[in-house]
Amino acid sequence: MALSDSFMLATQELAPELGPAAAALALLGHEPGMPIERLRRALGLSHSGTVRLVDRLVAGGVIERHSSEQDRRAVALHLTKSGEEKCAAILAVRQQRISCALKVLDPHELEALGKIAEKLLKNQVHNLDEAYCVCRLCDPAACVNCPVAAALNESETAQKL
Amino acid sequence: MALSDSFMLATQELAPELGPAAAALALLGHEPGMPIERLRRALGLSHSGTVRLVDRLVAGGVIERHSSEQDRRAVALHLTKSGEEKCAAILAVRQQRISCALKVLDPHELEALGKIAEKLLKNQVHNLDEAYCVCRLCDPAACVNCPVAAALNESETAQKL
DNA sequence: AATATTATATGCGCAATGCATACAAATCAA
DNA sequence: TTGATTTGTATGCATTGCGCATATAATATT
Repeated sequence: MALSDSFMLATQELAPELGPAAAALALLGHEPGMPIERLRRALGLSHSGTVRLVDRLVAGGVIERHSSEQDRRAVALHLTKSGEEKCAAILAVRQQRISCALKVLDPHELEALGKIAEKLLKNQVHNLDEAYCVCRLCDPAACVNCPVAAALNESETAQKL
Repeated sequence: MALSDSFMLATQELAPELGPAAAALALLGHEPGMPIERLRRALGLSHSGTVRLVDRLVAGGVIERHSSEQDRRAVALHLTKSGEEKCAAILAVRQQRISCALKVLDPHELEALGKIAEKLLKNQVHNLDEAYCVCRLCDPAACVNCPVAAALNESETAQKL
């Protein structure tokens, strides 16, 4: 138990968040056209905070505000070319840090950790907001058989949302 | 691998940091008399940022600046009565969240996770600063056979810090 | 004794957040 | 349809927390 505590902290240390910007880019790379409100819930910010974050990212030339097709008050956020490059770089660094940390594990341990992680995740995700929250910095290319998506499908079939 | 990514994120979500204040209290609870500079390195803040944090915590009545015995320029930070209560509450909430997240694991998996965590941690800690960094929110009472301390002892005997 | 390093403190500006408010579009009620 | 409620976005305002540069005192080094 105490060891797991420390492990969780260690994993936190491994992902040096420079604020929510990196997560926003990763999320938009994952799901282009996401509206501000969904981004807000995924990042856990206030509304104005999210709008200002989007302002900064637009000013920085990494994302664009498009008008949404389905909802004319909503904004459809998209990565620009430069934003996609940034996003790829963020995911690459992340991947590199993680594999560096995990390289001390032998294949058997890695397998065990994967199983355990899947179990923990499935138990943790109950709705769409929490799913996006967990997937904030996930690399959709690397995340085969995403357990979050699986957990969501289950709860969808079970209780219709 | 992809699952481990998600797992690390999930663990992050579990520990809702309200900024470095909680970690500061936990660290001071762990090692009373700690000077500002060590706190600074453990929290990864700038110096002024740490001083201001200490100011706020002092103003909030949870810690006190004492004068250090060994070094007359240094400050010895101590928790007040109220600070110790806060610290205990923080560690308790943390403990509760973690055990809640881990309760889906069977004893065998818990054991495996512990082993894996220990291995990862030992590999991650190379010096005293990193050790404090990892132990930021650890509960010293719960952390029996702290792998960080063990890793430090090893490197000390090996290369005399 | 003179210099360099270390620990702390503070003035200053900035960046990021939240609250309250406003407005437009969509949904719901009657 | 009309009117009321909810939802998505935007902005003015204040606050907060941070880092940089600088200053001072104590320790370490030479």
